[in-house]
Amino acid sequence: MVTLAPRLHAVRRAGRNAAHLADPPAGEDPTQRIADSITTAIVERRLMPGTKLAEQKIADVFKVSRTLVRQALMRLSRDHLITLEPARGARVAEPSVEEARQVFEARNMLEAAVVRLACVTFGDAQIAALRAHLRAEAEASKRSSNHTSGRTSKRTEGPGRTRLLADFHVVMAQMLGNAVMTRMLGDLVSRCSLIALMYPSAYSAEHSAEHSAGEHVAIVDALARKDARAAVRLVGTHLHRVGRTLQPDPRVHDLGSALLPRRRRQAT
Amino acid sequence: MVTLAPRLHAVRRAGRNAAHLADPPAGEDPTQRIADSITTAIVERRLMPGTKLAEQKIADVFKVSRTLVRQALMRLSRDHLITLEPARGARVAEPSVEEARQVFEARNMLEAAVVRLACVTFGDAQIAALRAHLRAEAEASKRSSNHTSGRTSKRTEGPGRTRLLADFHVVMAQMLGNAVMTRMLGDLVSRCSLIALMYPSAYSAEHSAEHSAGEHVAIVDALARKDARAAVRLVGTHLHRVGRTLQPDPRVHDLGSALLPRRRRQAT
DNA sequence: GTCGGCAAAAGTGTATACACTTTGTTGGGC
DNA sequence: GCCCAACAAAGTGTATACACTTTTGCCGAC
Repeated sequence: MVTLAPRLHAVRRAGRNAAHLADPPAGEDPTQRIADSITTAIVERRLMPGTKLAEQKIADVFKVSRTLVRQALMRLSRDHLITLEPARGARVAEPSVEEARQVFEARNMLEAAVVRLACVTFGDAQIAALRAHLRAEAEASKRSSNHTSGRTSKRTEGPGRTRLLADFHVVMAQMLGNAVMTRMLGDLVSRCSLIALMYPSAYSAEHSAEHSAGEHVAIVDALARKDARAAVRLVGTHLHRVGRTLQPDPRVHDLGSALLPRRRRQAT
Repeated sequence: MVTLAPRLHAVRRAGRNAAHLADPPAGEDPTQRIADSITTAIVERRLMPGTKLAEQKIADVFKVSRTLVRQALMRLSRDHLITLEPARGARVAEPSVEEARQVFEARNMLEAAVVRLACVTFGDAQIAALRAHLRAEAEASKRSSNHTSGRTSKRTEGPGRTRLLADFHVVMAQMLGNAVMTRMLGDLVSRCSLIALMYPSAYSAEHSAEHSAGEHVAIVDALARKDARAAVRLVGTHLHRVGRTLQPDPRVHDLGSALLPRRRRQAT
Protein backbone atom coordinates (compact mmCIF):
# COMPACT_ATOMS: atom_id res chain seq x y z
CA MET A 1 0.00 0.00 0.00
CA VAL A 2 2.83 2.30 0.77
CA THR A 3 4.39 1.66 -2.62
CA LEU A 4 1.04 2.09 -4.26
CA ALA A 5 0.53 5.46 -2.65
CA PRO A 6 3.94 6.82 -1.66
CA ARG A 7 2.49 10.24 -1.16
CA LEU A 8 -1.22 10.24 -0.52
CA HIS A 9 -2.83 13.60 -0.36
CA ALA A 10 -2.42 15.63 2.75
CA VAL A 11 -5.83 15.64 4.30
CA ARG A 12 -6.26 11.97 3.86
CA ARG A 13 -3.05 11.43 5.75
CA ALA A 14 -4.24 13.86 8.35
CA GLY A 15 -7.49 12.01 8.68
CA ARG A 16 -5.66 8.80 9.27
CA ASN A 17 -3.60 10.38 11.98
CA ALA A 18 -6.52 12.12 13.60
CA ALA A 19 -8.20 8.77 13.88
CA HIS A 20 -5.22 7.39 15.77
CA LEU A 21 -5.07 10.46 17.97
CA ALA A 22 -2.15 12.88 17.96
CA ASP A 23 0.93 11.46 16.24
CA PRO A 24 1.16 7.69 16.42
CA PRO A 25 4.48 5.89 16.66
CA ALA A 26 4.21 4.77 13.02
CA GLY A 27 7.37 2.74 12.73
CA GLU A 28 7.68 3.73 9.09
CA ASP A 29 9.38 6.65 7.41
CA PRO A 30 10.43 9.17 10.07
CA THR A 31 10.21 12.06 7.61
CA GLN A 32 6.63 11.16 6.83
CA ARG A 33 5.83 10.94 10.51
CA ILE A 34 6.96 14.52 11.00
CA ALA A 35 5.16 15.75 7.92
CA ASP A 36 2.00 13.98 9.04
CA SER A 37 2.13 15.48 12.49
CA ILE A 38 2.55 19.00 11.14
CA THR A 39 -0.22 18.38 8.64
CA THR A 40 -2.50 17.25 11.43
CA ALA A 41 -1.64 20.32 13.45
CA ILE A 42 -2.47 22.59 10.54
CA VAL A 43 -5.71 20.82 9.74
CA GLU A 44 -6.78 20.87 13.37
CA ARG A 45 -6.04 24.57 13.40
CA ARG A 46 -3.44 24.33 16.12
CA LEU A 47 -0.99 25.99 13.73
CA MET A 48 -2.55 29.10 12.26
CA PRO A 49 -1.72 30.37 8.76
CA GLY A 50 1.42 32.49 8.73
CA THR A 51 2.99 30.79 11.73
CA LYS A 52 6.76 30.52 11.44
CA LEU A 53 8.07 26.97 11.42
CA ALA A 54 11.67 27.06 12.63
CA GLU A 55 13.59 23.92 11.81
CA GLN A 56 15.47 23.57 15.08
CA LYS A 57 12.38 23.97 17.22
CA ILE A 58 10.53 21.31 15.28
CA ALA A 59 13.59 19.11 15.45
CA ASP A 60 13.65 19.47 19.24
CA VAL A 61 9.99 18.57 19.50
CA PHE A 62 10.41 15.37 17.54
CA LYS A 63 13.86 14.62 18.97
CA VAL A 64 15.42 14.35 15.52
CA SER A 65 17.95 16.34 13.57
CA ARG A 66 17.17 19.28 11.33
CA THR A 67 17.90 17.07 8.34
CA LEU A 68 14.66 15.15 8.69
CA VAL A 69 12.69 18.27 9.49
CA ARG A 70 13.96 19.91 6.33
CA GLN A 71 12.86 16.96 4.25
CA ALA A 72 9.44 17.03 5.85
CA LEU A 73 9.11 20.76 5.24
CA MET A 74 10.01 20.33 1.60
CA ARG A 75 7.30 17.73 1.21
CA LEU A 76 4.73 19.96 2.90
CA SER A 77 5.77 22.80 0.66
CA ARG A 78 5.14 20.61 -2.34
CA ASP A 79 1.61 19.98 -1.07
CA HIS A 80 1.09 23.71 -0.63
CA LEU A 81 0.56 23.35 3.10
CA ILE A 82 3.45 25.66 3.85
CA THR A 83 5.46 28.23 1.93
CA LEU A 84 9.22 27.97 1.82
CA GLU A 85 11.20 31.14 1.14
CA PRO A 86 14.89 30.86 0.25
CA ALA A 87 16.72 32.02 3.36
CA ARG A 88 13.74 32.96 5.46
CA GLY A 89 12.36 29.61 6.43
CA ALA A 90 8.92 28.03 6.38
CA ARG A 91 5.53 29.40 7.32
CA VAL A 92 2.09 27.86 7.34
CA ALA A 93 0.49 28.70 3.99
CA GLU A 94 -1.96 31.56 3.67
CA PRO A 95 -3.82 30.81 0.46
CA SER A 96 -5.16 33.97 -1.15
CA VAL A 97 -8.65 34.31 -2.49
CA GLU A 98 -7.33 34.27 -6.02
CA GLU A 99 -5.35 31.11 -5.36
CA ALA A 100 -8.42 29.49 -3.84
CA ARG A 101 -10.47 30.41 -6.86
CA GLN A 102 -7.93 28.87 -9.20
CA VAL A 103 -7.73 25.67 -7.21
CA PHE A 104 -11.48 25.26 -7.20
CA GLU A 105 -11.71 26.07 -10.88
CA ALA A 106 -8.98 23.59 -11.75
CA ARG A 107 -10.66 20.93 -9.69
CA ASN A 108 -13.91 21.64 -11.43
CA MET A 109 -12.27 21.15 -14.80
CA LEU A 110 -10.70 17.87 -13.77
CA GLU A 111 -13.87 16.54 -12.26
CA ALA A 112 -15.82 17.42 -15.36
CA ALA A 113 -13.30 15.57 -17.48
CA VAL A 114 -13.53 12.58 -15.16
CA VAL A 115 -17.30 12.26 -15.24
CA ARG A 116 -17.31 12.77 -18.98
CA LEU A 117 -14.99 9.86 -19.45
CA ALA A 118 -16.79 7.87 -16.80
CA CYS A 119 -20.03 8.20 -18.76
CA VAL A 120 -18.37 6.50 -21.67
CA THR A 121 -16.42 3.78 -19.91
CA PHE A 122 -18.32 2.88 -16.76
CA GLY A 123 -20.35 -0.29 -16.77
CA ASP A 124 -22.77 -1.70 -14.23
CA ALA A 125 -19.96 -2.88 -11.99
CA GLN A 126 -18.50 0.60 -11.63
CA ILE A 127 -21.89 2.17 -10.98
CA ALA A 128 -22.57 -0.43 -8.32
CA ALA A 129 -19.24 0.30 -6.66
CA LEU A 130 -20.02 4.00 -6.59
CA ARG A 131 -23.42 3.34 -5.09
CA ALA A 132 -21.71 1.33 -2.38
CA HIS A 133 -19.55 4.31 -1.61
CA LEU A 134 -22.63 6.50 -1.42
CA ARG A 135 -24.16 4.14 1.11
CA ALA A 136 -21.05 4.43 3.22
CA GLU A 137 -21.33 8.20 3.02
CA ALA A 138 -24.94 8.16 4.10
CA GLU A 139 -24.18 5.83 6.97
CA ALA A 140 -21.26 7.90 8.19
CA SER A 141 -23.37 11.03 7.94
CA LYS A 142 -26.17 9.51 9.96
CA ARG A 143 -23.80 8.10 12.53
CA SER A 144 -22.02 11.40 12.96
CA SER A 145 -25.25 13.37 13.28
CA ASN A 146 -26.51 11.02 15.97
CA HIS A 147 -23.71 11.26 18.47
CA THR A 148 -22.35 14.55 17.20
CA SER A 149 -22.79 15.86 20.72
CA GLY A 150 -20.33 13.25 21.90
CA ARG A 151 -16.78 13.64 23.05
CA THR A 152 -15.38 14.89 19.74
CA SER A 153 -16.18 18.50 20.50
CA LYS A 154 -12.83 19.97 19.56
CA ARG A 155 -12.63 18.17 16.23
CA THR A 156 -13.46 20.36 13.28
CA GLU A 157 -16.31 18.09 12.20
CA GLY A 158 -17.37 14.49 12.19
CA PRO A 159 -14.34 12.27 12.12
CA GLY A 160 -14.34 10.36 8.86
CA ARG A 161 -17.33 11.78 7.12
CA THR A 162 -15.66 14.73 5.47
CA ARG A 163 -12.90 12.46 4.35
CA LEU A 164 -15.40 10.06 2.88
CA LEU A 165 -17.12 12.86 1.02
CA ALA A 166 -13.85 14.03 -0.44
CA ASP A 167 -12.85 10.48 -1.32
CA PHE A 168 -15.90 10.08 -3.51
CA HIS A 169 -14.35 12.20 -6.19
CA VAL A 170 -11.03 10.43 -5.97
CA VAL A 171 -12.71 7.04 -6.13
CA MET A 172 -14.38 8.00 -9.38
CA ALA A 173 -11.04 8.88 -10.89
CA GLN A 174 -9.53 5.68 -9.53
CA MET A 175 -12.11 3.58 -11.30
CA LEU A 176 -11.06 5.08 -14.60
CA GLY A 177 -7.83 3.16 -14.11
CA ASN A 178 -5.68 6.23 -14.49
CA ALA A 179 -3.29 6.68 -11.58
CA VAL A 180 -1.89 9.92 -12.97
CA MET A 181 -5.29 11.52 -13.13
CA THR A 182 -6.21 10.13 -9.74
CA ARG A 183 -3.12 11.60 -8.17
CA MET A 184 -3.74 15.03 -9.61
CA LEU A 185 -7.35 15.08 -8.58
CA GLY A 186 -6.44 13.80 -5.13
CA ASP A 187 -3.98 16.63 -4.70
CA LEU A 188 -6.58 19.17 -5.70
CA VAL A 189 -9.22 17.71 -3.44
CA SER A 190 -6.95 17.83 -0.44
CA ARG A 191 -5.91 21.34 -1.31
CA CYS A 192 -9.57 22.33 -1.48
CA SER A 193 -10.16 20.84 1.93
CA LEU A 194 -7.23 22.78 3.30
CA ILE A 195 -8.46 26.02 1.81
CA ALA A 196 -11.90 25.38 3.20
CA LEU A 197 -10.35 24.97 6.61
CA MET A 198 -8.63 28.31 6.31
CA TYR A 199 -11.79 30.10 5.27
CA PRO A 200 -13.95 28.92 8.14
CA SER A 201 -17.33 30.10 6.91
CA ALA A 202 -16.85 28.45 3.53
CA TYR A 203 -18.33 25.25 4.77
CA SER A 204 -21.35 25.88 6.95
CA ALA A 205 -20.38 22.51 8.35
CA GLU A 206 -23.37 20.19 8.53
CA HIS A 207 -25.33 22.00 5.91
CA SER A 208 -22.84 21.79 3.10
CA ALA A 209 -21.99 18.20 3.90
CA GLU A 210 -25.62 17.10 3.60
CA HIS A 211 -25.87 18.83 0.25
CA SER A 212 -22.67 17.23 -0.96
CA ALA A 213 -23.92 13.76 -0.21
CA GLY A 214 -27.12 14.47 -2.06
CA GLU A 215 -25.33 15.83 -5.06
CA HIS A 216 -23.09 12.80 -5.15
CA VAL A 217 -26.18 10.65 -5.51
CA ALA A 218 -27.40 12.83 -8.36
CA ILE A 219 -24.05 12.56 -10.09
CA VAL A 220 -24.03 8.79 -9.92
CA ASP A 221 -27.57 8.72 -11.25
CA ALA A 222 -26.52 10.81 -14.22
CA LEU A 223 -23.60 8.48 -14.78
CA ALA A 224 -25.92 5.49 -14.73
CA ARG A 225 -28.09 7.19 -17.36
CA LYS A 226 -24.94 7.97 -19.34
CA ASP A 227 -26.06 11.57 -19.28
CA ALA A 228 -22.75 13.38 -19.56
CA ARG A 229 -24.25 16.83 -19.82
CA ALA A 230 -26.16 16.45 -16.60
CA ALA A 231 -23.21 14.95 -14.76
CA VAL A 232 -20.89 17.74 -15.79
CA ARG A 233 -23.47 20.34 -14.86
CA LEU A 234 -23.99 18.76 -11.45
CA VAL A 235 -20.28 18.70 -10.72
CA GLY A 236 -19.96 22.26 -11.89
CA THR A 237 -22.75 23.76 -9.84
CA HIS A 238 -21.66 21.86 -6.79
CA LEU A 239 -18.10 23.09 -6.81
CA HIS A 240 -18.96 26.51 -8.09
CA ARG A 241 -21.27 27.08 -5.19
CA VAL A 242 -18.63 26.04 -2.69
CA GLY A 243 -16.03 28.17 -4.42
CA ARG A 244 -18.30 31.18 -4.43
CA THR A 245 -19.11 30.81 -0.78
CA LEU A 246 -15.60 31.62 0.31
CA GLN A 247 -15.31 34.76 -1.75
CA PRO A 248 -16.92 37.29 0.58
CA ASP A 249 -15.56 35.78 3.74
CA PRO A 250 -11.76 35.93 3.54
CA ARG A 251 -11.76 39.68 3.51
CA VAL A 252 -11.97 39.79 7.25
CA HIS A 253 -9.46 37.03 7.62
CA ASP A 254 -6.94 38.74 5.41
CA LEU A 255 -7.57 42.03 7.11
CA GLY A 256 -6.95 40.53 10.49
CA SER A 257 -3.62 39.04 9.59
CA ALA A 258 -2.68 42.01 7.42
CA LEU A 259 -3.06 44.56 10.19
CA LEU A 260 -0.60 42.70 12.37
CA PRO A 261 1.99 42.16 9.67
CA ARG A 262 4.45 39.41 10.48
CA ARG A 263 3.80 39.75 14.19
CA ARG A 264 4.82 36.33 15.31
CA ARG A 265 1.97 34.11 16.36
CA GLN A 266 4.12 31.22 17.41
CA ALA A 267 2.52 28.09 18.74
CA THR A 268 4.06 26.47 21.84
CA MET B 1 10.71 35.48 -13.44
CA VAL B 2 12.16 33.00 -11.06
CA THR B 3 9.49 33.77 -8.51
CA LEU B 4 6.83 33.50 -11.17
CA ALA B 5 7.99 30.08 -12.19
CA PRO B 6 9.89 28.58 -9.27
CA ARG B 7 9.79 25.15 -10.84
CA LEU B 8 9.16 25.22 -14.55
CA HIS B 9 8.65 21.92 -16.19
CA ALA B 10 11.66 19.82 -16.76
CA VAL B 11 12.08 19.84 -20.49
CA ARG B 12 11.74 23.56 -20.66
CA ARG B 13 14.54 23.90 -18.15
CA ALA B 14 16.56 21.43 -20.13
CA GLY B 15 15.94 23.38 -23.27
CA ARG B 16 17.23 26.49 -21.64
CA ASN B 17 20.34 24.70 -20.56
CA ALA B 18 20.90 23.05 -23.88
CA ALA B 19 20.83 26.47 -25.47
CA HIS B 20 23.65 27.57 -23.20
CA LEU B 21 25.53 24.37 -23.83
CA ALA B 22 26.36 21.86 -21.10
CA ASP B 23 25.72 23.22 -17.60
CA PRO B 24 26.10 26.99 -17.32
CA PRO B 25 27.50 28.65 -14.20
CA ALA B 26 24.03 29.89 -13.21
CA GLY B 27 24.88 31.74 -10.05
CA GLU B 28 21.49 30.84 -8.63
CA ASP B 29 20.29 27.90 -6.61
CA PRO B 30 23.01 25.21 -6.58
CA THR B 31 20.47 22.46 -6.10
CA GLN B 32 18.64 23.57 -9.22
CA ARG B 33 21.88 23.70 -11.14
CA ILE B 34 22.52 20.04 -10.36
CA ALA B 35 18.97 19.03 -11.13
CA ASP B 36 19.12 20.90 -14.41
CA SER B 37 22.34 19.26 -15.45
CA ILE B 38 21.01 15.81 -14.75
CA THR B 39 17.79 16.66 -16.56
CA THR B 40 19.77 17.79 -19.57
CA ALA B 41 21.79 14.60 -19.50
CA ILE B 42 18.65 12.49 -19.45
CA VAL B 43 16.95 14.46 -22.20
CA GLU B 44 20.04 14.33 -24.37
CA ARG B 45 20.11 10.58 -23.83
CA ARG B 46 23.51 10.59 -22.20
CA LEU B 47 21.96 8.90 -19.20
CA MET B 48 19.88 5.94 -20.30
CA PRO B 49 16.79 4.76 -18.43
CA GLY B 50 17.66 2.48 -15.55
CA THR B 51 21.07 3.97 -14.95
CA LYS B 52 22.01 4.06 -11.29
CA LEU B 53 22.60 7.54 -9.90
CA ALA B 54 24.88 7.21 -6.88
CA GLU B 55 24.88 10.29 -4.67
CA GLN B 56 28.59 10.40 -3.91
CA LYS B 57 29.61 10.08 -7.55
CA ILE B 58 27.35 12.91 -8.58
CA ALA B 59 28.61 14.94 -5.65
CA ASP B 60 32.18 14.44 -6.81
CA VAL B 61 31.31 15.52 -10.34
CA PHE B 62 29.75 18.77 -9.19
CA LYS B 63 32.21 19.30 -6.35
CA VAL B 64 29.48 19.61 -3.75
CA SER B 65 28.31 17.56 -0.81
CA ARG B 66 25.80 14.76 -0.96
CA THR B 67 23.32 17.04 0.78
CA LEU B 68 22.73 19.10 -2.33
CA VAL B 69 22.70 16.06 -4.56
CA ARG B 70 20.03 14.48 -2.42
CA GLN B 71 17.87 17.57 -2.70
CA ALA B 72 18.31 17.61 -6.46
CA LEU B 73 17.43 13.93 -6.71
CA MET B 74 14.28 14.47 -4.68
CA ARG B 75 13.19 17.21 -7.03
CA LEU B 76 13.87 15.05 -10.07
CA SER B 77 11.92 12.26 -8.48
CA ARG B 78 8.99 14.60 -8.05
CA ASP B 79 9.10 15.35 -11.77
CA HIS B 80 9.16 11.61 -12.53
CA LEU B 81 12.53 11.86 -14.23
CA ILE B 82 14.04 9.39 -11.81
CA THR B 83 12.73 6.80 -9.39
CA LEU B 84 13.82 6.86 -5.78
CA GLU B 85 13.64 3.62 -3.81
CA PRO B 86 13.99 3.72 -0.02
CA ALA B 87 17.43 2.35 0.68
CA ARG B 88 18.41 1.51 -2.87
CA GLY B 89 19.10 4.88 -4.34
CA ALA B 90 18.05 6.64 -7.52
CA ARG B 91 17.77 5.42 -11.11
CA VAL B 92 16.78 7.14 -14.30
CA ALA B 93 13.08 6.50 -14.78
CA GLU B 94 11.86 3.76 -17.10
CA PRO B 95 8.26 4.70 -17.81
CA SER B 96 6.18 1.65 -18.66
CA VAL B 97 3.78 1.52 -21.56
CA GLU B 98 0.88 1.60 -19.16
CA GLU B 99 2.26 4.63 -17.38
CA ALA B 100 2.81 6.35 -20.71
CA ARG B 101 -0.76 5.63 -21.71
CA GLN B 102 -2.09 7.12 -18.50
CA VAL B 103 0.01 10.24 -18.83
CA PHE B 104 -1.17 10.84 -22.37
CA GLU B 105 -4.77 10.15 -21.43
CA ALA B 106 -4.58 12.52 -18.48
CA ARG B 107 -3.05 15.20 -20.63
CA ASN B 108 -5.77 14.69 -23.17
CA MET B 109 -8.41 15.21 -20.51
CA LEU B 110 -6.77 18.39 -19.23
CA GLU B 111 -6.30 19.82 -22.69
CA ALA B 112 -9.91 19.12 -23.55
CA ALA B 113 -11.00 20.92 -20.41
CA VAL B 114 -8.75 23.84 -21.28
CA VAL B 115 -10.03 24.35 -24.81
CA ARG B 116 -13.60 23.96 -23.63
CA LEU B 117 -13.15 26.78 -21.16
CA ALA B 118 -11.13 28.76 -23.67
CA CYS B 119 -14.03 28.64 -26.11
CA VAL B 120 -16.16 30.37 -23.54
CA THR B 121 -13.75 32.94 -22.16
CA PHE B 122 -11.34 33.79 -24.97
CA GLY B 123 -11.83 37.10 -26.75
CA ASP B 124 -10.17 38.52 -29.82
CA ALA B 125 -7.07 39.47 -27.87
CA GLN B 126 -6.45 35.91 -26.73
CA ILE B 127 -7.01 34.50 -30.20
CA ALA B 128 -4.59 37.02 -31.61
CA ALA B 129 -1.97 36.08 -29.03
CA LEU B 130 -2.35 32.42 -29.91
CA ARG B 131 -2.00 33.19 -33.61
CA ALA B 132 1.21 35.03 -32.79
CA HIS B 133 2.50 31.91 -31.12
CA LEU B 134 1.56 29.86 -34.16
CA ARG B 135 3.57 32.22 -36.35
CA ALA B 136 6.57 31.71 -34.09
CA GLU B 137 6.10 27.96 -34.44
CA ALA B 138 5.97 28.14 -38.20
CA GLU B 139 9.02 30.32 -38.33
CA ALA B 140 11.03 28.06 -36.05
CA SER B 141 9.95 25.06 -38.05
CA LYS B 142 11.02 26.63 -41.33
CA ARG B 143 14.30 27.81 -39.90
CA SER B 144 15.11 24.42 -38.45
CA SER B 145 14.23 22.60 -41.70
CA ASN B 146 16.49 24.87 -43.67
CA HIS B 147 19.74 24.34 -41.90
CA THR B 148 18.77 21.09 -40.29
CA SER B 149 21.79 19.59 -41.99
CA GLY B 150 23.90 22.00 -39.99
CA ARG B 151 26.09 21.39 -37.01
CA THR B 152 23.32 20.24 -34.66
CA SER B 153 23.59 16.65 -35.77
CA LYS B 154 23.78 15.12 -32.31
CA ARG B 155 20.79 17.05 -30.96
CA THR B 156 17.63 15.00 -30.91
CA GLU B 157 15.82 17.48 -33.11
CA GLY B 158 15.69 21.16 -33.92
CA PRO B 159 16.74 23.15 -30.90
CA GLY B 160 13.78 25.24 -29.82
CA ARG B 161 11.08 24.01 -32.11
CA THR B 162 9.93 21.05 -30.11
CA ARG B 163 9.90 23.23 -27.07
CA LEU B 164 7.81 25.81 -28.86
CA LEU B 165 5.34 23.17 -29.97
CA ALA B 166 4.98 21.91 -26.44
CA ASP B 167 4.65 25.42 -25.09
CA PHE B 168 1.61 26.04 -27.24
CA HIS B 169 -0.53 23.95 -24.96
CA VAL B 170 0.86 25.56 -21.84
CA VAL B 171 0.33 29.03 -23.27
CA MET B 172 -3.33 28.26 -23.83
CA ALA B 173 -3.72 27.28 -20.20
CA GLN B 174 -1.81 30.35 -19.11
CA MET B 175 -4.22 32.63 -20.90
CA LEU B 176 -7.05 31.19 -18.89
CA GLY B 177 -5.46 32.94 -15.94
CA ASN B 178 -5.27 29.80 -13.87
CA ALA B 179 -1.77 29.14 -12.55
CA VAL B 180 -2.79 25.88 -10.91
CA MET B 181 -4.11 24.44 -14.13
CA THR B 182 -1.13 25.76 -16.04
CA ARG B 183 1.27 24.10 -13.66
CA MET B 184 -0.46 20.75 -13.91
CA LEU B 185 -0.64 20.83 -17.66
CA GLY B 186 2.97 21.95 -17.89
CA ASP B 187 4.03 19.01 -15.78
CA LEU B 188 2.12 16.62 -18.00
CA VAL B 189 3.49 18.13 -21.19
CA SER B 190 7.06 17.81 -20.02
CA ARG B 191 6.38 14.28 -18.88
CA CYS B 192 5.01 13.47 -22.31
CA SER B 193 8.13 14.88 -23.91
CA LEU B 194 10.26 12.75 -21.65
CA ILE B 195 8.29 9.64 -22.46
CA ALA B 196 8.54 10.40 -26.14
CA LEU B 197 12.30 10.59 -25.74
CA MET B 198 12.38 7.19 -24.16
CA TYR B 199 10.30 5.61 -26.89
CA PRO B 200 12.38 6.82 -29.81
CA SER B 201 10.09 5.84 -32.64
CA ALA B 202 7.13 7.54 -31.04
CA TYR B 203 7.92 10.76 -32.74
CA SER B 204 8.95 10.20 -36.33
CA ALA B 205 10.74 13.47 -35.77
CA GLU B 206 9.98 15.92 -38.58
CA HIS B 207 6.79 14.25 -39.60
CA SER B 208 4.99 14.45 -36.32
CA ALA B 209 6.22 17.97 -35.69
CA GLU B 210 4.80 19.25 -38.96
CA HIS B 211 1.49 17.64 -38.16
CA SER B 212 1.46 19.13 -34.69
CA ALA B 213 1.93 22.64 -36.00
CA GLY B 214 -0.88 22.15 -38.46
CA GLU B 215 -3.21 20.81 -35.82
CA HIS B 216 -2.41 23.72 -33.58
CA VAL B 217 -3.64 26.03 -36.31
CA ALA B 218 -6.84 24.03 -36.60
CA ILE B 219 -7.38 24.18 -32.87
CA VAL B 220 -7.02 27.94 -32.77
CA ASP B 221 -9.43 28.24 -35.68
CA ALA B 222 -11.99 26.20 -33.80
CA LEU B 223 -11.45 28.41 -30.76
CA ALA B 224 -12.02 31.50 -32.87
CA ARG B 225 -15.29 30.00 -34.12
CA LYS B 226 -16.17 29.14 -30.52
CA ASP B 227 -16.66 25.60 -31.73
CA ALA B 228 -15.93 23.66 -28.56
CA ARG B 229 -16.84 20.28 -30.02
CA ALA B 230 -14.39 20.65 -32.87
CA ALA B 231 -11.62 21.93 -30.62
CA VAL B 232 -11.97 19.06 -28.19
CA ARG B 233 -12.06 16.57 -31.02
CA LEU B 234 -8.94 18.04 -32.58
CA VAL B 235 -7.04 17.91 -29.31
CA GLY B 236 -8.21 14.37 -28.75
CA THR B 237 -7.24 12.95 -32.11
CA HIS B 238 -3.90 14.71 -32.01
CA LEU B 239 -2.83 13.29 -28.69
CA HIS B 240 -4.48 9.96 -29.20
CA ARG B 241 -2.50 9.43 -32.36
CA VAL B 242 0.75 10.26 -30.65
CA GLY B 243 -0.14 8.06 -27.71
CA ARG B 244 -1.00 5.16 -29.98
CA THR B 245 2.21 5.51 -31.91
CA LEU B 246 4.33 4.47 -28.98
CA GLN B 247 2.34 1.36 -28.14
CA PRO B 248 3.95 -1.11 -30.51
CA ASP B 249 7.41 0.29 -30.21
CA PRO B 250 8.47 -0.08 -26.58
CA ARG B 251 8.33 -3.83 -26.82
CA VAL B 252 11.78 -3.93 -28.31
CA HIS B 253 13.03 -1.33 -25.91
CA ASP B 254 11.72 -3.17 -22.89
CA LEU B 255 13.02 -6.43 -24.25
CA GLY B 256 16.46 -4.99 -24.66
CA SER B 257 16.69 -3.73 -21.13
CA ALA B 258 14.85 -6.74 -19.73
CA LEU B 259 17.29 -9.28 -21.09
CA LEU B 260 20.16 -7.55 -19.36
CA PRO B 261 18.39 -7.04 -16.09
CA ARG B 262 20.06 -4.43 -13.89
CA ARG B 263 23.33 -4.86 -15.71
CA ARG B 264 24.88 -1.55 -14.89
CA ARG B 265 25.08 0.77 -17.84
CA GLN B 266 26.90 3.50 -16.00
CA ALA B 267 27.74 6.71 -17.80
CA THR B 268 31.16 8.35 -17.37
C1' DG C 1 30.01 -27.10 -11.19
C1' DT C 2 26.60 -24.98 -8.62
C1' DC C 3 24.58 -23.26 -4.54
C1' DG C 4 24.72 -21.11 0.11
C1' DG C 5 26.72 -18.19 3.19
C1' DC C 6 30.10 -14.89 4.91
C1' DA C 7 32.76 -10.72 4.63
C1' DA C 8 34.24 -6.58 2.34
C1' DA C 9 32.72 -2.75 -0.38
C1' DA C 10 29.54 0.48 -1.82
C1' DG C 11 25.80 3.36 -0.75
C1' DT C 12 22.05 5.37 1.72
C1' DG C 13 20.01 7.44 6.29
C1' DT C 14 20.66 10.59 9.93
C1' DA C 15 23.18 13.57 13.04
C1' DT C 16 26.24 17.22 13.86
C1' DA C 17 29.29 21.18 12.92
C1' DC C 18 30.19 25.43 10.96
C1' DA C 19 29.59 29.36 7.65
C1' DC C 20 26.65 32.82 6.18
C1' DT C 21 22.25 35.38 5.93
C1' DT C 22 18.50 37.52 8.04
C1' DT C 23 16.46 39.75 11.94
C1' DG C 24 16.11 42.20 16.15
C1' DT C 25 18.36 45.40 19.44
C1' DT C 26 21.16 48.71 21.36
C1' DG C 27 23.81 52.79 21.39
C1' DG C 28 25.47 56.94 19.41
C1' DG C 29 24.83 60.92 16.31
C1' DC C 30 21.91 64.46 14.62
C1' DG D 1 12.97 62.36 19.90
C1' DC D 2 14.16 60.07 15.53
C1' DC D 3 17.22 57.76 12.42
C1' DC D 4 21.05 55.02 11.24
C1' DA D 5 25.03 51.96 12.17
C1' DA D 6 27.06 48.30 14.45
C1' DC D 7 26.41 44.26 17.06
C1' DA D 8 24.10 40.15 18.85
C1' DA D 9 20.72 36.53 18.35
C1' DA D 10 18.30 33.41 15.62
C1' DG D 11 17.95 30.64 11.69
C1' DT D 12 19.01 28.75 7.26
C1' DG D 13 22.58 26.59 3.82
C1' DT D 14 26.08 23.29 3.15
C1' DA D 15 29.66 20.06 4.43
C1' DT D 16 31.20 16.23 6.93
C1' DA D 17 31.04 12.16 9.97
C1' DC D 18 29.22 7.94 11.28
C1' DA D 19 25.67 4.14 11.62
C1' DC D 20 23.22 0.91 9.16
C1' DT D 21 21.56 -1.39 4.91
C1' DT D 22 22.19 -3.34 0.53
C1' DT D 23 25.08 -5.29 -2.82
C1' DT D 24 29.04 -7.77 -4.45
C1' DG D 25 32.74 -10.87 -4.54
C1' DC D 26 34.82 -14.90 -2.55
C1' DC D 27 35.25 -19.28 -0.54
C1' DG D 28 33.87 -23.73 1.02
C1' DA D 29 30.34 -27.47 1.03
C1' DC D 30 27.73 -30.55 -1.44
